Amino acid sequence: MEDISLCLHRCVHKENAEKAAASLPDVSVSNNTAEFFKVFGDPTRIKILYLIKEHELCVCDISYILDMSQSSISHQLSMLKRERIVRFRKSGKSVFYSLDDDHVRSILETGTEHITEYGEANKNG
Amino acid sequence: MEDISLCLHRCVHKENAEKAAASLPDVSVSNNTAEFFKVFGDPTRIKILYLIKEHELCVCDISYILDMSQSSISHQLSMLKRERIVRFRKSGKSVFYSLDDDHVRSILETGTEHITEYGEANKNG
DNA sequence: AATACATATGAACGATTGCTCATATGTTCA
DNA sequence: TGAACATATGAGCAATCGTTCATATGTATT
Repeated sequence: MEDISLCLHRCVHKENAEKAAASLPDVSVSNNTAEFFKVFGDPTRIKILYLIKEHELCVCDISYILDMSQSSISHQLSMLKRERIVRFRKSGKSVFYSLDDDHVRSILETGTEHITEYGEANKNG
Repeated sequence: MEDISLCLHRCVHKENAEKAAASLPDVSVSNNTAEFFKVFGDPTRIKILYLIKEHELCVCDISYILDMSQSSISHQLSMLKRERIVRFRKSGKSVFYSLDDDHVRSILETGTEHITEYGEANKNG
């Protein structure tokens, strides 16, 4: 009734809420973390990551294996590069891409574990 | 010149490409993994995850702390639920949300590590 | 230098996303 | 049962995304 924080005086569980609010990182951290994970959120990019998980591949290799245009793959790789998810090595006309570090490998594997563990049968049911 | 697999006969590095292609999981795994990670790719959802990382919170708590509409938070939570990233417990009128399992906690923490390790100063430069 | 090749990048367009608004569902209390 | 509350959900709209197309950059090879 009195102001916009109506909810504050009602259902909010003060102690938990205050503890949680205090532990919430700076907005820029949340934004950067979300931007980082966003890159994992596309099938094409995930396939690229699976492909280069063990051995480096050049743009053309990836483009061929996934049967997608060179331009599309290159755009996606630049996104992966921007978030430091992949590293690259130039050699002649080719550019070879590989996973950047163990954070990335760990995230990819844990994510895969998570989805294979539950299975997907009962997701839309 | 001869067919669409032009590139095959040129730059593709056969051995690496074949190994990588063979290790590529089924398309449905890639799709599900991407869908799973997509959920981490939004600032609002990341904030929600940080908030409930240690202690459960109800929808109203989250809505209040993040200063966002109840509807918006509820929509986001349903997405987090659909991918089994959060679990919930009903108690009276309230619904309390918490992280689903250690996969989720691990991914969240590893991601945060990754972005804080590199810093973000030189990302757009 | 000229050509061919491998990769990168800007613009544009259809598809998807995240929010708001309106409303439905489900719970508590009188 | 009816009113108040907490949450869920469908529709719609602006913003963002992923691709294609055209073209630029950079590296051998002749």
